[in-house]
Amino acid sequence: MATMEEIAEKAGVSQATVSRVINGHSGVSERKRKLVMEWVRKLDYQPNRTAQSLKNKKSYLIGIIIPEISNPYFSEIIEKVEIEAKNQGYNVIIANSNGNKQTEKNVISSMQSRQIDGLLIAPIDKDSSHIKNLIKKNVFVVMLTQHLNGFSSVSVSHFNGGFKVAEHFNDLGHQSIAFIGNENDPKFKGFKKGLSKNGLKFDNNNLIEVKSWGGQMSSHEVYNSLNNFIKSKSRIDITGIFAYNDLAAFGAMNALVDNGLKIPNDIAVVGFDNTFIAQELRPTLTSVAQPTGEIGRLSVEILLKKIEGKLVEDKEVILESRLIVRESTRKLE
Amino acid sequence: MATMEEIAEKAGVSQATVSRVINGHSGVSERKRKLVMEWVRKLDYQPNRTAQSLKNKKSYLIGIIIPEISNPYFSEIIEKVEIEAKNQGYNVIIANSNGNKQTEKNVISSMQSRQIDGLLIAPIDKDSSHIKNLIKKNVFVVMLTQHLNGFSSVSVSHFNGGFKVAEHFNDLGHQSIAFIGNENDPKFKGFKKGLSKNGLKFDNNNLIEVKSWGGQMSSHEVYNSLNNFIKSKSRIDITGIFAYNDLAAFGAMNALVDNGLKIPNDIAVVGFDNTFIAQELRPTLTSVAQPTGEIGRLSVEILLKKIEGKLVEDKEVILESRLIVRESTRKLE
DNA sequence: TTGAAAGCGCTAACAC
DNA sequence: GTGTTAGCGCTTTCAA
Repeated sequence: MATMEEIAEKAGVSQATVSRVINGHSGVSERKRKLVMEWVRKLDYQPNRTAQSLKNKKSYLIGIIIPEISNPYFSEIIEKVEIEAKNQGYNVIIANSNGNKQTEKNVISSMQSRQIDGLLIAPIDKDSSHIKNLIKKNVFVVMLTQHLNGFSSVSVSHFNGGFKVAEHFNDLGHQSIAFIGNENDPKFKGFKKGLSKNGLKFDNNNLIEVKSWGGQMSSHEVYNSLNNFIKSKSRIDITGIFAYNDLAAFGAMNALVDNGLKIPNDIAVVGFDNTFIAQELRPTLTSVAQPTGEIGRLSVEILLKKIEGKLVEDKEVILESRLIVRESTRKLE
Repeated sequence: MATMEEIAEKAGVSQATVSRVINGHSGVSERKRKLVMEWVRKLDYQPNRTAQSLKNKKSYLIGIIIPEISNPYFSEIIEKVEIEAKNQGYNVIIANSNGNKQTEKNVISSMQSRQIDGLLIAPIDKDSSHIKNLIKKNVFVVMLTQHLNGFSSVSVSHFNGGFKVAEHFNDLGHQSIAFIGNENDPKFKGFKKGLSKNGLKFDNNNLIEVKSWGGQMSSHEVYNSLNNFIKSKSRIDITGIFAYNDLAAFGAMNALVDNGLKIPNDIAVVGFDNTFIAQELRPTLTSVAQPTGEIGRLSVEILLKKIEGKLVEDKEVILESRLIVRESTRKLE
């Protein structure tokens, strides 16, 4: 790759003049400017960003660290992050933490070594010491999906999402609804809150726990759990099911159908995340949408503002989820 | 961030000595080595990779450019690429080309400016001039999903995949099978070849074309196309359907069910890509699996070998797909 | 075993 | 307007 020095030599000017032309500084004669540009074209000159970074102490590079790139939820966010960053003249370095804290710690180090200007991270455990240390180190960070004091963050309230599901069920006249998922999931808490607001109480017998966390492979597990749940009952007394994500809802729907139950007539089903699966299922699935595009776009926007000194204080953005009503829920007759 | 200069000052040695210690070079007294290491720890020294890159003309950075990060097929590859690269001490810069040639050209430039050591690219159009130019520029490239002379590549033979589907249908006694997808798709060509090997000829009336290419949103389109196809027939004379990907198969299955056709009893269905959807559908979907993990791992392996001079010639790797047989296909009675 | 110094490609302050 | 120069943080050669 050509350097400014080479251009300078060819054009018979100093390297500083080449720099001035490249960077569009004023105070260069039209003649020399033309001459330099000509050689820039001829030699297909590309500025060396590494040298620029070193000199300017600014890399125009941001890092993003998430547990699992292949998770559709994250890959959608990454996609938007990259697009937004590119628009603002930044490149993005990506890394999987693989749900492993040591790996997470290592990639953080690695990115710092690369002189990234800022970091987007969906931490495995926001209380890890290597996460908290970032505050002291004065690294610009926007946290995804979680919040911790001392950081900016962009997240979606799962609690509110769960709350909305409860309201929806209530609007439709449902009173006895099962939850499939983890007891500590905020969306479950929001769901219970929503029920109680309407004078209902969640029956703990209707909590169908699944062990593994969110991964794509849990649909079968959900199938089995719900299957057992149904078989254990002499009589089905629930009229609705709220599943912790779309895939779980998918598994649940299969279990229901296999047990001769019609959706939504016998049992209504609601999912979470509103992945593309939701609109492809039969019946189509009512689900809570998380605005992944917004998460990606906003997190970059905030990060760049911090980097560029346009934002000093930390910002905690909590985006609203939206309930997308489809065929899998209907008014109770 | 601390620099070698600072460490040197604290430890009372020269900066060159610090460098020697950091890089584990011999010829430093044990006393100074200890002293330096102590300050390295105290100041939490991290080498500045930007400065190293500039000096060494080696960035330990590779780029990956694909059309759409959020496409599960690509995000799986990216995940494996990042993991493999990380294991070998490389970081990865990612970019969406968004199916836009100009964007692709820009991000290639941008990555070259960053002094990446090598590039992984799933090109929009391998015949674009900016792609071909990479050969002249002596950039190390491994092409994904396609091959072009002058480059190394890792891909999966869709032709063979289609061929296998034909064989499978043949084994099950099917003779009249529809294809949903694009006429020029290699998997369709392989499919026809497989049929003809068994003395069958594909009936062009059974080609159900869909315009848009592969995106996640095409399932409805497929639904409509197949629906029209079925409605236009007085009598269904096909016994099987081969869809260009799992999502298309999904749409097809919905259309079949809505038209009162049973899968696989009335019509068998085969998909492509073996995404997680395949095993979640009811009935579970027979599909052609592409080894995304292998693609990611191998492409990095080849790229790094080229970068490190361990491989001189270009390498074209064509991985085999595998037919995963599930419930959506059965022997014709 | 150690330090001084050159230089990677660039920006910018300073001189003329 | 233009060139010279210092210096970003590092590696490596050369001398001592």
